[in-house]
Amino acid sequence: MSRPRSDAERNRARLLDVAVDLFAEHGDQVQMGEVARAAQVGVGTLYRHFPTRQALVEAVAEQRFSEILAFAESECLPNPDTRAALTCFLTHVAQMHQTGRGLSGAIEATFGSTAPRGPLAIELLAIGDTLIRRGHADGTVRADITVDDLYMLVGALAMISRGDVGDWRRFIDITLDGIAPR
Amino acid sequence: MSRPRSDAERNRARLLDVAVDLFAEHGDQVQMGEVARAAQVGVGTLYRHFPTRQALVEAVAEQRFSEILAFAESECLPNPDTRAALTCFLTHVAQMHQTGRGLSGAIEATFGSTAPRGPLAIELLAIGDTLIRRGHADGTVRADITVDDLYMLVGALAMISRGDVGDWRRFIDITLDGIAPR
DNA sequence: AGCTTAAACGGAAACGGACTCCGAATCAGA
DNA sequence: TCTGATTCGGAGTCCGTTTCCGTTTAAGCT
Repeated sequence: MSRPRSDAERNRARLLDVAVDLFAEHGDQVQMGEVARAAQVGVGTLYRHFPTRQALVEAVAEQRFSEILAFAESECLPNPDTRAALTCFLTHVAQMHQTGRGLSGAIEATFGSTAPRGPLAIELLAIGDTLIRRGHADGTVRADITVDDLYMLVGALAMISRGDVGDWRRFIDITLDGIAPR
Repeated sequence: MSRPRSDAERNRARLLDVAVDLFAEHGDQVQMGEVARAAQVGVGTLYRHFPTRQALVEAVAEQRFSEILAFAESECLPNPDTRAALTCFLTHVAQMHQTGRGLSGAIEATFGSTAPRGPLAIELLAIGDTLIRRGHADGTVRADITVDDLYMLVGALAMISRGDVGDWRRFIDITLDGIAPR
């Protein structure tokens, strides 16, 4: 268990960087070769760091989760109006999907799998939990609604905003009405 | 523009039949070769009838849409309680996705594309429209909700019930609350 | 600094699956 | 029954992912 070689670490970082950009721009139909070329690296190197296409996609998703997390913490949570905070959060998720389709496949992979959730996902859950609890307290959210419900809605929102299946702003409004007390 | 040869017609039907079953059982990762083999036909024949994988998937989806349609007309519409009718409809869609994952890719393809909607899809829209209107009339559905909203929810439901992203029954309840008047 | 070697690199080739092509087989009208 | 247009079949092409292995390089040791 020794430290990885420094060039390896740099290459990994550059690959991820480039992949995030490419996925954001061209959706997740980007080819492995392109990523390698853009990072000025052989395919072999790419595969050393991300043993499979899926792995790369997931790493990109992880990256973007962390962006969502940061945004939610700094921009949404502080808002004292819980409904507004939830809207802020969900809107950000949707926008992040509309630009940069690359995430969506991974969302599916992450939400759809029973795989052990990464630390980032756990933090995300924590934020959701905070929002839901606040909602319980101030009457924005019905008592029987849980974080799991929220993340089910997030998953749905992700799909919708990816595929132009209607207007996701309406989806947000409708579902927030749906979890509000009657 | 002459009638297709009878053997061609038979082959086409058998291919579609087999494809429906295979997709239902193994999800949409079934290979073209498998479908051809299962139908006792060469790949060439398969490609004659369905010029692309996507075309086959869509044809399968069309098939299943028609099942949904039939069920909705005979089992859901007659229910005088509009909310129950909507629940019936949405539940059926979800169940159809849970078993037989094959549909979901196609749902995405159909809902996500701006392609001209087939006649079946139009009929489905009509049913949705009927339900929404009834809801407007009897106070189950808020006045500003449209069929488009309903089908956005159907799309979302499809994704959710495919991927085990939470409990779709709750999703149905939440969204029906969301489109109800305050 | 030079030596050593485990680790990382690169990219040619293997692999896998969708799709094409065209000679062989088959249907249906005269 | 003959004929030729239509359909069939499946070997082959294409293209993207993944593997393999000889070459290169960072970094610890002397």
